[in-house]
Amino acid sequence: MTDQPYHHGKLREALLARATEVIEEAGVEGLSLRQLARDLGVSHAAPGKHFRDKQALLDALARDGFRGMNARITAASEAAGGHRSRFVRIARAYVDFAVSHPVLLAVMHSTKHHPDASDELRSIGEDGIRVARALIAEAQAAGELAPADSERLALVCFVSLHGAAMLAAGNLLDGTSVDYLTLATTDLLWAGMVAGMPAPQGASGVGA
Amino acid sequence: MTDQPYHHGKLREALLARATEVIEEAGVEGLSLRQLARDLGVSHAAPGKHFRDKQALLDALARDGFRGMNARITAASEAAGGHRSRFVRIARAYVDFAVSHPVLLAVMHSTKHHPDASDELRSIGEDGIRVARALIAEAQAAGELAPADSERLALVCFVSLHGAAMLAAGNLLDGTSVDYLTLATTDLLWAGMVAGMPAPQGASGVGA
DNA sequence: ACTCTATGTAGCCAATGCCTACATAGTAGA
DNA sequence: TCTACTATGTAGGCATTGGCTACATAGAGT
Repeated sequence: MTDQPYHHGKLREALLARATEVIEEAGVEGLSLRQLARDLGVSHAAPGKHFRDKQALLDALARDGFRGMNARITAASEAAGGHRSRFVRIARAYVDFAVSHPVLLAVMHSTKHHPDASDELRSIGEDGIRVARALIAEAQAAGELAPADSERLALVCFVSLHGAAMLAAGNLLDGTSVDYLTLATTDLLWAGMVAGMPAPQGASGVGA
Repeated sequence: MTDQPYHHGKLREALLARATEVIEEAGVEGLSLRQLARDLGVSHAAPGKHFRDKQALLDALARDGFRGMNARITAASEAAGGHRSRFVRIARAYVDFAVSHPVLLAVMHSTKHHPDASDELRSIGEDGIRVARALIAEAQAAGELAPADSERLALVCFVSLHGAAMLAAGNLLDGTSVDYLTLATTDLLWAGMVAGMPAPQGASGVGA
C-alpha cells in the first residue's frame, strides 16, 4: 500500500459508497461515522467536512437512491410493449429495487418525510407516480382502460406497489415469491382499471 | 407525590408506556434507555432488569402494537354491514392506526423481519391478512365477488393497504387526505375483485 | 512568493448501551 | 421467627458514538 496522501481526494464519494454497503449489511443502526472513517483510513472528523452531521449523509444517500430508482423506473416505462406489459415492468423495476436495496429504500422514505428534507428530494420522490400517471392516461386514451381520474388511479397503483415493495424488502412474505406478489398485484390493479369503478352495492355513497 | 419506594412496582409497564410516547415524539432514534429511566425516576440500569437490551424493549413494544392493531382490525371486520363496507372499515382501521402511530408501526415491521423475532410476533403480524382472506372468501361465496384465489387476493389487498398506511403515516401525500386515499384504494381493489382477473397480457376486450 | 480556502487531523466532551458488583425488598420454608 | 433465595433497583465503570474546536496541510488564485 502506498502512503495515503494527506488529502483523500474523493472522500465524499467514498463515504457514500461505503455507507451504502454498510447500511445494507448492518442496517442504519449499524452505520457509524467514525467506523466509516476508519474503513476509509481517514480521521474520525474527516466525514464532518463533507456532511454536516449524520443526517446530512443519510439525506445524500437518499438523494442518490431516488435518482437510481427513478432512472430504472423511467427506463422500464420507456421500454417497448403494450401498456399493460409496461405497467408490469414498471412495477417490477420498483419492487426489484426495493428487494435489492431494502435499507436504502427505508432511508429514502424516512428522510423524505423528515421536516427539513429538501424540496428537490420530495420532488424526486414523486417522479414514480408521475410515470405511472402518464402510462395510465395513455392506456385510457387508447381505450384499453375505462375512463377515470388517472391521477387517482396512479396514486392507488403507486401506493399498492409501494406496499408490495416494502413487504418484499422486509422479507415479510413467507414462501411467497416476489414475482408472484408483483404479478398478483398488477393483475388485480389492472383488472380494476379495465373494469372501471361501477357504483357497487346499490348506492353506497362511499365515494368521497 | 410520595417518596418513590425502592421498588417501582410497575416499572415494566411504565417503561413501555413512556417509550410509546417518546418514539412518536422523537422517533426511534430519540429513544434512550437512560433518558427513559430518568423520566421515570429510576436508576439508569433499572430498565436492564426488565429488558435485556434496547432491542428487547422494541420487541415488546412491537408485540403490544400488533395486539392493539389486530384488535382494532378484528373489531372492524366484525361490525355489521355488507361485505364491501366491512372491507372499507378494515382498511380504515389499518390506515387510521398507521396514521395515529406511525413510528410504532415502523418499529413493528422492522422488528418483525428481525432475525430473532419470535414466532409469536410473526404470527400476530399475519392476523390482518387472515381477516382479509376470510372476508373475501365470504363475499365470493355470496356471489358478490368473482370466484378467484382468495388467498392471493387477500395478499394483494393487504399489501396495497399496507402501502397506503405507510405513505399516509409518512405524511408523503401532499394535500391528499387519508380518507380519500383509503377509499380510492378500496374502490380500485374491490372493482378488480368484482370483475375478476381477465387473462393476463392481452385479452383486454373486457369492460372499457 | 503570499494568502485564502478546502480538506484532513487530533483532542475534547457529554451521552449512550451494556457490563459487573452491590443494596434492598418481598417471599417461602425451616 | 429466623433465614435463605429471588426479584428488583442502585452505583459505577468502560468502550463507542456524534459533534465541537483548534490546528495542520495542500492546492488554487493573486
